[in-house]
Amino acid sequence: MTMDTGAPKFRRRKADRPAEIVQAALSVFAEKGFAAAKLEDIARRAGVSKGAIYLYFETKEDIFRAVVGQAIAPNIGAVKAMAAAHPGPLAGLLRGVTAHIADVVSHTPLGGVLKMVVGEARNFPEIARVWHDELVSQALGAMAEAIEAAQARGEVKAGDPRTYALQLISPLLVAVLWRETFVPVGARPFDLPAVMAQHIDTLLCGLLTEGARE
Amino acid sequence: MTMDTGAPKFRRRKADRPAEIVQAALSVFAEKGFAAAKLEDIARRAGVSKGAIYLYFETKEDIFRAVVGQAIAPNIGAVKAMAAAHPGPLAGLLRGVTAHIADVVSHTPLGGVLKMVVGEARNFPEIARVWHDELVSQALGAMAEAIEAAQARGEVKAGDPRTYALQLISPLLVAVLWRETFVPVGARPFDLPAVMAQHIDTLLCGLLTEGARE
DNA sequence: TTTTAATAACTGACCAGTCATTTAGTAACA
DNA sequence: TGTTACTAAATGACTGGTCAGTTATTAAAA
Repeated sequence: MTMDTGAPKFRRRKADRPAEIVQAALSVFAEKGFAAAKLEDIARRAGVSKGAIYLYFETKEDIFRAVVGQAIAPNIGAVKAMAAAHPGPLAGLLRGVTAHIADVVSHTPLGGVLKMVVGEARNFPEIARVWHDELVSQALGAMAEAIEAAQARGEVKAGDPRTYALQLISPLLVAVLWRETFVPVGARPFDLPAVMAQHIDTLLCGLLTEGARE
Repeated sequence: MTMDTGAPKFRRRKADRPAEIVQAALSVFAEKGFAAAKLEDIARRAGVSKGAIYLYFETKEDIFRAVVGQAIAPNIGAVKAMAAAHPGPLAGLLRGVTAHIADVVSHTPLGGVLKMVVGEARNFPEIARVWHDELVSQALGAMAEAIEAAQARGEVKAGDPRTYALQLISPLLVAVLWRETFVPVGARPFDLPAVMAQHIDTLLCGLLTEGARE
């Protein structure tokens, strides 16, 4: 009955390691970018030696792919599903979708991953392609379709629906990049829910007062 | 009179070198990111040996700072000046400012630089700070002030003017990042002028048809 | 005892930055 | 005009450090 006073030097937890490593890698990649991220740092944050990483991943690129891929999976189809669930007036759908995205982006590291995808797109074109084909383009397309349907119902003005979808989500994305880029150096942050509430009001009803309409 | 048949191996052009190197560096940095960019590549694109770079710059970071700094200077104050030049109704100012930014972003590498600033902000906080303090925050502030003035005139609805400014420029930024990130892997591009024309119409007059207003 | 998760020391490639050498330009002189 | 002497721009082989990936070894589990 030797009391185990100190933490054991090793602990064998094969099943949990990959997820732990991916999570640690995410934080380091998001902070430094792919090239400047050191495997030693990732290992340290995962509470593991560098060698152990190579029991679960082939290369550094492999880890990067796992990080970016993991951030896609749970979001695929979410916007499509919401569009299907809101057949009624557009306003409800817009509020639902933006609230959902704002929530995801606030409570998960999706913002950091987005920054990585943008920053490393030229070095990893296949990652940019997967993100576009499976996530971004799908979500944008689903929104555009919903808007087009609303146009067919006579609810929404004429105009390019894909552009309307872009207008809708842009402030959200920029606010996230703002948070990642400028807030750490002292910029005033934006409050995501407040921004989106005002944005949707503006989109639906316009910026001008009744009197100032031409 | 010996005819000079081949290109000379060296050419001495001290005055032009720094600008040439900065331009070459911009294209390499924008493509690869700071860490993955090789000085050999920058040198090759500048038509110079690696050693020559060190006649004009101290370190790789120095070149990076020059690249990012160079992209700020000509834009400082532009938005402020436009705001001062448009005392009239807001619509004119919005069109002017967005057209100007769209033009700059289309015909200069500012988009690539923006991507770099976002991607390397954590590694070079002082660069992010300079960009924020001297360019981004100034421009946003100038727009917010103009909008606030319009609110005081009763021209614009109540609401946070800084958020309104964010709403205004976001689609522009996202469209640029879209171009840099997803268009190279096959995404449908956005037409900047068209996007901004529709965006301003939507902001001013709303997305909904008269009948669909609540 | 056998198996395998995990380590830590190690290796080899790569690359920022240096420096001895080469070449172009220039001016003084014949 | 051609020759020589000098300055400075430019080169490219080299170096030292860093880091992705490997391996010999150790310790926990079965």
